[in-house]
Amino acid sequence: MSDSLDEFTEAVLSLVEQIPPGRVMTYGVIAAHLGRGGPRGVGGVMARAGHGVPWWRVVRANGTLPPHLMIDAQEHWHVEGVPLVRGVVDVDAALWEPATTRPVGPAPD
DNA sequence: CTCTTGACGCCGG
DNA sequence: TCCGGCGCCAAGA
Repeated sequence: MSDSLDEFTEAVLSLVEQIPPGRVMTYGVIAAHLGRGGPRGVGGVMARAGHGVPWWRVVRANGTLPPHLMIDAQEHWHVEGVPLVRGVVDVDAALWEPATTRPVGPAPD
């Protein structure tokens, strides 16, 4: 494919695509798992190439998003059944982490 | 190479 | 609760 994307961009988008419906990840958590970039770096990638990924599953640490995105995001959240609190994502409950070396074990969910 | 901006996060007042 | 400041990293001018 158009491998015009940098490794950092690939890592971010790849991780975002792995987020299951009904769950979300924060910029900080994603950056922490990547081990680099930082929350600002992740946000930059999303704004630049986050069009082909479930961007609505990526929210701020407070479970909110910019106004213009909140509109569409709320639709997806409602459809996917994301735990909401007062209209915003309940990060404390919806936060999801990528399954690491876990062929079998206590489902964190 | 420097400065500014941004889909961020945390802390203090 | 709202507002400002600082740190963080990446991209554009």
